Amino acid sequence: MLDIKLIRENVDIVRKRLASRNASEEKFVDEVLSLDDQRRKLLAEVEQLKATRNRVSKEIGALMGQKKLEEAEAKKKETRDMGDRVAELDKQVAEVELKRDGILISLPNLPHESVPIGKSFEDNPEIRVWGEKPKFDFQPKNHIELGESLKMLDFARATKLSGSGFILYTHWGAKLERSLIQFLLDLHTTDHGYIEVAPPHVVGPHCLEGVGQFPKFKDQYYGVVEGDRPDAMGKLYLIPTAETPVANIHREEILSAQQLPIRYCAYTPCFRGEAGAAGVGTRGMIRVHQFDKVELIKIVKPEDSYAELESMTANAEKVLQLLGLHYRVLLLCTGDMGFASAKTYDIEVWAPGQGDYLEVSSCSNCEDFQSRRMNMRFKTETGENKMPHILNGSGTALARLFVAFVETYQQPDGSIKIPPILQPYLKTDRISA
RNA sequence: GGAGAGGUGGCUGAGUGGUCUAAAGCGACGGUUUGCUAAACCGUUGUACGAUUAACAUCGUACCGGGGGUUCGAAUCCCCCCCUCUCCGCCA
Repeated sequence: MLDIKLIRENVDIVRKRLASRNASEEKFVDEVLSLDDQRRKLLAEVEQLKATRNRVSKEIGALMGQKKLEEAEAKKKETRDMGDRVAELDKQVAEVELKRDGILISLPNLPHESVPIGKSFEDNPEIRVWGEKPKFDFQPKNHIELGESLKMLDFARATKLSGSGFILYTHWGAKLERSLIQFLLDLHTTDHGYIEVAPPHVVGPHCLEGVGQFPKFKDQYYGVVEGDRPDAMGKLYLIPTAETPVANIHREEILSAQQLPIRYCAYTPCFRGEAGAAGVGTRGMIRVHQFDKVELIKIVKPEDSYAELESMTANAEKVLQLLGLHYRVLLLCTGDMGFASAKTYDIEVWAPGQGDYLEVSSCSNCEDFQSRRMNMRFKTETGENKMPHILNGSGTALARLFVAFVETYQQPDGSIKIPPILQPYLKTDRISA
């Protein structure tokens, strides 16, 4: 959520930056300002009225104490209809406030000034490339062929269980998935200094609103209903990412400056409705309704957040470097960024069987956009309450990492070679039929 | 799921319609004293919104789990919801 004071004081900048997002939200800025103006006028009026009422009520109390009942009655009459007027104005304030905040909460974050202006993914500059595309002296298979021939993935039976868009890992497939998860958690907790947390996989709507997934993208998420009770709809949702519960851990808290930075790392499954994406390129495990992910979350002081974004991105890249997978890093342009983000790097890993790069990580600095929605603050050394900056990054998404991994390490005989770094987890150097 | 008890400031805890719109204690911070520490004493000690102001600041309003109601006036009375604890039932 944007700071209403920022909008009041820098209308032109806000309007211009919103416009650069290619989402035409800037037209709501004037409406917000007009509602905000109304609210302040009403507030001034009702508060003055309340001040008078409080004063007279106190006088009545004093008179009652002195047993001057007639004088007290007279004063009561005087203020009797003041209550109605106060109630009326209170109602108006609440209505205007609701409208104002309804718009505010639907406005995306402002892009950071270092973010290039652009319309779509085609305008995202490539920041750096690591490694190179592996060469094969045979026709490389894709992960679907490999997964089925090595009995690591069973797409037909997954569909039988849950419909399209779900994965059934079997035998070495399940072990590889689990090994990758554990490798990632060990790396980030041991080498990169993150604290591991294991959050609920189901959260209330306030958590989705806190990170900016609600109210704009409601149809993307799975709701959970307890038993056969449609009336319970809207109370709980399956998490689309660990960011949702983990970023909300300290919501409505005032942290101390000494606690920052907080760096959390969490493995969870992620559930996504992917409404509107069905039917296009959905075969395999590149776009699915459920996938595993190890997520990184940071809560930091504002002055540190851009340095922390760089190190978080480096932490995610380290995963691919250690696994020996070729990747590139893109800086998302203004038109391609997520709702809550002020600056985002995407990391795309090369998948030989696809002949394409796959997004396995997205590292974003949301600045104070989320902390304001969550009312998360920290007390500075000078005793002032400020909103911390919140960052999130995949470290990394698993299903696509799995794809790139098996496609990169496939051998001419159809087996998969396991690089030394994963061997202690998988307890083998090769997966074969 | 059933029954009961609760939810008050950083913490403990008093407060069942008005007289400072939260007593007292603890903790924390500042000061006095002190060779240093401790003790003692004195003082300070929340959050948000708004108005005035160049600013320091001053004033106002709201907040006692959340929301609604009664009243001139609600932490206090009434209604709904949420959460915690104890016991019972069910259960991985």
